[in-house]
Amino acid sequence: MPKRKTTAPTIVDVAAKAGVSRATASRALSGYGRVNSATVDMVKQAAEAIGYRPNELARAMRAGKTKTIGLVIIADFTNAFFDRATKSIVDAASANGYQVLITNTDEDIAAERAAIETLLEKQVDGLIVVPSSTALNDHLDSLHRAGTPLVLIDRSLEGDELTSVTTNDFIGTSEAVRHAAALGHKRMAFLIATAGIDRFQENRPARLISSIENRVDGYLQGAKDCGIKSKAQSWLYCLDDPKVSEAAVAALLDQPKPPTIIFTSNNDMCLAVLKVAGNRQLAIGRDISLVTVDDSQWAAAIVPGITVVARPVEQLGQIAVQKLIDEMQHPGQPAEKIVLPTELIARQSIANLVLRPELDPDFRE
Amino acid sequence: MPKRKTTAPTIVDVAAKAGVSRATASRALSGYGRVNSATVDMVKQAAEAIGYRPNELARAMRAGKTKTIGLVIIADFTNAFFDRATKSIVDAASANGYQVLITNTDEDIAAERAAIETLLEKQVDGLIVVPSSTALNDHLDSLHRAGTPLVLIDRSLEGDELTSVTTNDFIGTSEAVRHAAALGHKRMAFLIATAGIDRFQENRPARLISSIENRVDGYLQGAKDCGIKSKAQSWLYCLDDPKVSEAAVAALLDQPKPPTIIFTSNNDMCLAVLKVAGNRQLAIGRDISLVTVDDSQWAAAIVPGITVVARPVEQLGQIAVQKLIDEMQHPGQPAEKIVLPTELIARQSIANLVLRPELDPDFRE
DNA sequence: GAGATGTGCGAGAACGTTCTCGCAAATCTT
DNA sequence: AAGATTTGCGAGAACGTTCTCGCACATCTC
Repeated sequence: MPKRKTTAPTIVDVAAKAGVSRATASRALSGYGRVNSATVDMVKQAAEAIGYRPNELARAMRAGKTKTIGLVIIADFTNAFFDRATKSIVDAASANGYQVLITNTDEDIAAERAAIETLLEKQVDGLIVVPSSTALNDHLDSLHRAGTPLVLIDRSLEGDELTSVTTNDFIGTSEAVRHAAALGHKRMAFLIATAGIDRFQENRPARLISSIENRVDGYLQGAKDCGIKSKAQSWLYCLDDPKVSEAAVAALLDQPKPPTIIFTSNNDMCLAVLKVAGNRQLAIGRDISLVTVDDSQWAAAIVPGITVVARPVEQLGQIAVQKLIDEMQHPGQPAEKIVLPTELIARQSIANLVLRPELDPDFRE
Repeated sequence: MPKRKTTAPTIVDVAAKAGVSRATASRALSGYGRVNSATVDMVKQAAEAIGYRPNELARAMRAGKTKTIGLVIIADFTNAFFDRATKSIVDAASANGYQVLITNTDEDIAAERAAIETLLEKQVDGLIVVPSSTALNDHLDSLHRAGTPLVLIDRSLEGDELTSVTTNDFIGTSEAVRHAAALGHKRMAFLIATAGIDRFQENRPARLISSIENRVDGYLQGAKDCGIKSKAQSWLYCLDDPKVSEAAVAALLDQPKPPTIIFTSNNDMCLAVLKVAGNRQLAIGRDISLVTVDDSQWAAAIVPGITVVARPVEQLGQIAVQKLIDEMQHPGQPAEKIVLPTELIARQSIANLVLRPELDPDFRE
């Protein structure tokens, strides 16, 4: 009876089978150093015969590289950032021979710190992070100082020397405002998804994450460019929660002079508008107009199609991986803040008040 | 000038700093064996002082466990399976002290094999797999025979002894058909997303993945239960591609006796119906009715809300992780085929032809 | 045909942990 | 107070690789 090995075959088993030393077997399989080509064939056959699978752990231990990158991300579905970014990062990494260890922080800074710590213990070669907070980023800074390859995505951090890949949401939203103004809209509202506040409020929170900040500033700039009077603008910072955001939409619509168009900072807020408008029998693109940041397949398919500021999320993920690999292979690259352009995709969710002035309640006055 | 260490501190650095041996430092930090409590404090302080971070690679090497699970999944966004499943798996794993290595196969069997091979080389403790194909699963079988903990999700495989977690799509779709019949629908069509076919076709492909097979069979069973004449049913197996699926929807609507309701097997197909209906100025829930498998936030928010067969994807992910951890910690568990119930969520996308018979073109005849 | 060069391969160390074993000192027994 | 037990700790092996070094033998050179 042949002895049954319970553990997986190692390179010593291959070496024994082929009748060579550990070192020669390694050379034959990994293709370095000097080996007789006949020996190479023998060893490869032996490896095949016993079902040898190299242990990447041991290899990584020796090499000091795991060929693994860590992804620290916020798993929100509705905005299709998580899934699109994750897929593009996984695919781009895989194409370069890297695997991805993924962790979710749910926008919690303590979870983010813990996740990074765990990933570093697992010896990832580099990190791609969606930072949860604008403040409290000493952990990211010290990571960078320690020389850990690191790329931020979606959000950048102020005044530091970290590489980031983001989208130009400032230009995106200001374009959207100009587009709406060109269609005759004069009273506008902005509904802004905001983490870490109670329900919804008009006051600008002390700290906004960079992407949201850019969207707000872009909106204000656009309104200013178009000469929208400040009394004709309203905005609401709102917790990213279905019930709260629906209440916020209701509050916007219940103003004495309600807006003719609502801008939303993400798809969660957009869906809240759709829902409340539906409940009130208000038709999108006629009774109330709507534009949001982030494209999606449903925004294109429904009637009316939703006009959106589209962000190149796949491209963002690919560039992040490429920059990270650059830094891992040639440490000491200068920090870069890469900003990708957005695209305004006009559909039918914004009423044309120039062609159809009767849709504007002010028209009767 | 103090010598600058360029590499990360290891446990020998801690030991040196604390003036003890490697073994004692390890015991103090990991809390096993006999150590003086005063020594423990000293060692912990030393570790803290030099910023020691344990190398999980070395630990895993020694222990033979990486505390990592591999996820082999198909990254499709629209159906919100990828993101919901991934998040729930990552979170459940994390709660149990496991990290997740993720790979995307894009429904390609060769990519699936390669991904599994890579994950095994990285010494994952177990695998969660969405199998790409019903046939050609020798690699999964041999994995199982080799004792690798393995759980299948979303799709099961026929006649084997692999643990799987799926949803009861047969009951889900048959319920949906009965619901539609109760609302007076007699002419129905089913649009079925199918991998590996050319464009769209009526003939049932030789091999369907289990989830799709269950949906088709559930549809047929429901129609039979309600006495829907087979001449009043139509179905189309369709490649999961926007243009092709829109053409398929057009083909269904252009039949001499078009259906009053279209069932779609996933959200991609559902969006195709929305789009074509929009182009043709057909109002959903009045001119054409619609029901799909898989709920989503937009399906609930738009007007009319889309009636759906909702699947408990988060629960599915959690159970898969739990089963996998069971098997990893106590090998030799019997294989289980867990089937979770679906839920029919009625909204407004199905016209009530009983109350409003004038909406049925047949009414005039 | 003797030194110079080249080829193929094995021995052993190293990566950073954990854990078994054994030894000395301290504490407990009666 | 002398043996028995407990306590604390260090030496060294092991996990599975890769890689440096050196040795023996074959081939070249003039």
